Amino acid sequence: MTTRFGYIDSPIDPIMIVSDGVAITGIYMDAQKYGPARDAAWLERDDDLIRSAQAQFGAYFRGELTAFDLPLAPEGTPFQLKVWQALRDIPYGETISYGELARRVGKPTASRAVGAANGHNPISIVVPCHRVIGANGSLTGYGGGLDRKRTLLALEAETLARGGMAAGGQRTLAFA
Amino acid sequence: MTTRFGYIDSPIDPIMIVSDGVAITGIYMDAQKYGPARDAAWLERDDDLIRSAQAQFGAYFRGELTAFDLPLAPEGTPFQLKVWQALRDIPYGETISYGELARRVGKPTASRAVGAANGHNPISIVVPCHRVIGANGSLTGYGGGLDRKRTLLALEAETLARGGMAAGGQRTLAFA
DNA sequence: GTGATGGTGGCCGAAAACGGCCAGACGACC
DNA sequence: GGTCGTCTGGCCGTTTTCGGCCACCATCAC
Repeated sequence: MTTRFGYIDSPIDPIMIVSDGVAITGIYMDAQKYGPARDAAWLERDDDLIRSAQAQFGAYFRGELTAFDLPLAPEGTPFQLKVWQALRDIPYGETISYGELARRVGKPTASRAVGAANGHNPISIVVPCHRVIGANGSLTGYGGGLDRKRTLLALEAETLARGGMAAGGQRTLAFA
Repeated sequence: MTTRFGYIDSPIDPIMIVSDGVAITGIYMDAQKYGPARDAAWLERDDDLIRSAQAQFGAYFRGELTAFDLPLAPEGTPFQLKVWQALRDIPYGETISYGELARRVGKPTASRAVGAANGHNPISIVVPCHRVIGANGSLTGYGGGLDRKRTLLALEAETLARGGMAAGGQRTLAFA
């Protein structure tokens, strides 16, 4: 089972998609912290999965898609996997705090550890680590840089607004 | 249950004995690495246990005692406790290597970890961490200083020799 | 040859350092 | 009185660092 990868054009610079043929194992932005440990054996080649991801990302950035449908297979510690799973339950356009996320994984006092796990999320955007912010409303950090975090949140907020607030969740933040 | 302590006169400078009233929890030599974390609540006062230890140590240093009989209650991680237990099975006057000790606790490749645990032994002499030496015969280290390690081993060797080799174990080292 | 020496890489548990945090306390300031 | 900042202490999983080692190989002197 060889590893393959391709790129996505996007408003926030090219994004790399990595697939093991069965599921997406990584999605990395340019110059991302904790980026991929690229192996010489990886092939830059298309793949049904990669093509599907490219199409969905196109729609996402046009504001026409609010929920990805892709098989994912991130690798991490049990704790990290639990955190990343919890991330996937945050609805499009909503934000929660690190502390709230900690509560959702059953470790109410582990907000810092949750922050670290969040930062190591290997599947950007699809696993929406950008929807987690500080308890006081500040963005606090993002592997791909705060600018991109702000951009993504603005895109989601605007899409919701344009679509008539279809999702109806409270929006907890005004993006400056 | 208050903690008490007293001192032993010895050829290797005063030694501190700590008791919790039920068992010995520590025996420390002067200026020992990882020495006791002394608490202000400790009382410098006699104790049946402490008096008994003092008497046994007197006999030990005179070469009249080869096996201590004292209740012990060291505190440590599960791994450390296992190592310290294994130490107590090394007969008077014999020496083994760190690697051999590692094998005896069921972790044949953990010789370094065993060395560390050995070094943190809180009950000097009674738990005979001084009987563990390098695989090549060098003494390698001792919390109380190599000189004292050498002294203790020499004492035990000489006692055995004087007593007609009663214990009969092979002596693996000549002390320079 | 043979033995002594020295560097290297790998071993393993414990302790320390390191974050994409957060609640509470305190001043400074309108 | 609010209400921002900043600071402090405590939180917790992961990563890194650190030894009381040891087998292996290379080198060097005899």
